Amino acid sequence: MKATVAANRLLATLPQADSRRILASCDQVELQSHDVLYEAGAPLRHVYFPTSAFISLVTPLDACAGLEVALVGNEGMVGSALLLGVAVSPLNHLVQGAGGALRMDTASFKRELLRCNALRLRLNRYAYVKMHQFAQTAACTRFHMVEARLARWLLMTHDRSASDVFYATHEFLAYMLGVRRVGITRAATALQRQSLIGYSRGHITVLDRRGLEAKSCGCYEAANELYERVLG
Amino acid sequence: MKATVAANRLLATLPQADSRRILASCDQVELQSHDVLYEAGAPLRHVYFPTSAFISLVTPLDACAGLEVALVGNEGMVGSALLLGVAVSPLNHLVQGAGGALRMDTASFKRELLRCNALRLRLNRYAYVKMHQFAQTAACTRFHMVEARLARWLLMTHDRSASDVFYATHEFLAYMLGVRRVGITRAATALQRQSLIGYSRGHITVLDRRGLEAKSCGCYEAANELYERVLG
DNA sequence: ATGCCTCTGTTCGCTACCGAACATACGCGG
DNA sequence: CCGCGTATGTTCGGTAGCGAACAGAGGCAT
Repeated sequence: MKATVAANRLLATLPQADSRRILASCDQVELQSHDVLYEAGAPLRHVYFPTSAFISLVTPLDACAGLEVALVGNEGMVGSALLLGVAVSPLNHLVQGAGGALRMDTASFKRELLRCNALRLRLNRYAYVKMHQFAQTAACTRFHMVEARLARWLLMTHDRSASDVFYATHEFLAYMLGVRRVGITRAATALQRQSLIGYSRGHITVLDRRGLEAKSCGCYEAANELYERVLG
Repeated sequence: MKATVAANRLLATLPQADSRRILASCDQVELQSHDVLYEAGAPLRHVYFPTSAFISLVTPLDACAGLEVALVGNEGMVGSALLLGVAVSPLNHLVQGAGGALRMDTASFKRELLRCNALRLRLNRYAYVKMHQFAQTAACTRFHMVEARLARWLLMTHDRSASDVFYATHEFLAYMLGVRRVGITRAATALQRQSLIGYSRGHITVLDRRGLEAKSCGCYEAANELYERVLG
């Protein structure tokens, strides 16, 4: 199966001449779960436009703890620091869901930014959305209960995942949400008891999206609305 | 006293021809404490380059709660959403410290962005810094104790304030940090007992910066370092 | 089948912070 | 200098989540 730019929502709406040229300067790559795309502080060599993969952005803290501040799938891109003129990101970029992505080297990316207004405008707007996702995440993390935040995470992942089943252990989820594993176990058990999800040994199945939406905090919907308003 | 562009660190380093022209298209305004520059969701009519004023960016949540995600003084600007092509900000912008700012209407701002590469590059980098301040704040808010976060807030405010004394009640600080007033009272009392600060009825005095730095979490230093690395 | 490793479930005591309520104390305007 | 409003200090019981430790339980390799 040959991916096209249409598989990434940021690229899908570009004028055809542009999108063809951009696609030509991209490599199509397969990302594996738990690949680290960028280590925080390391130089960015490529940008990625996920098509079916999705990637967690994790802000490091105190050498061991960390917190996921955004999840990027085919609605976004990874490496927007370059757009703002800095070739380093202070976030860890961790492949969450295996799948395809379009990869472009930084030189080509810079060239396209100069050449293609439509691309630049659209990516700027995406940077805006991501920026405010970060802010929203800060407040959500502060005020909302683990169960609601877990529901939100599951929904976000479900949106970016091809299927109703995906892989994530409690340990991993705990790291993403910045809580203990036990906290996740409790919350997940509660969601399972209500038949909203099923899981076994890391294989999570979304059984009832509506139910999850009801359990999730408003941040899920708010983030989607912001995206749609700005980029939809 | 006539303000010059040099009073704002983003504008200070521009080529002289540019800075003169930019200054000419700015109004010099005095901002009062507790002025609301933008309500979340309202259209942005101006951007502001604080010279001596400073401004809190507060992300709203659930209609009543909120959380400060950044503090902007003469090292920054307010209204960077426009830079990214969106004329609305989802954050509340609240004047924290009274003082001067250079105000530019959105049309002039857009014109200058197109005209002046140096400005655009510099503001892009500033947007990058702010973006990652948001991410950092998310993690800090999640993991660090109230006392450390209060120390950090005091240091950030001190940096942006002309004097060692500034005004903020416990109630207000509680809102900014997303905790109860009692939590602030406890933390502030502790800091005062150690002679790091003094205060009475909202008038906070920084007595021992070094001591505060020691009490504060690493996020204070990390944020400053990021700024210096990218814009210094 | 056996054994091992990973993932999940549960328990314990503990801490930081919550929500509410009430007590004091400073300082300004009359 | 009196009174009132606002700011600060303290207390109470309650809860979400922490750190650590341990007990089952599914799946994979031999």
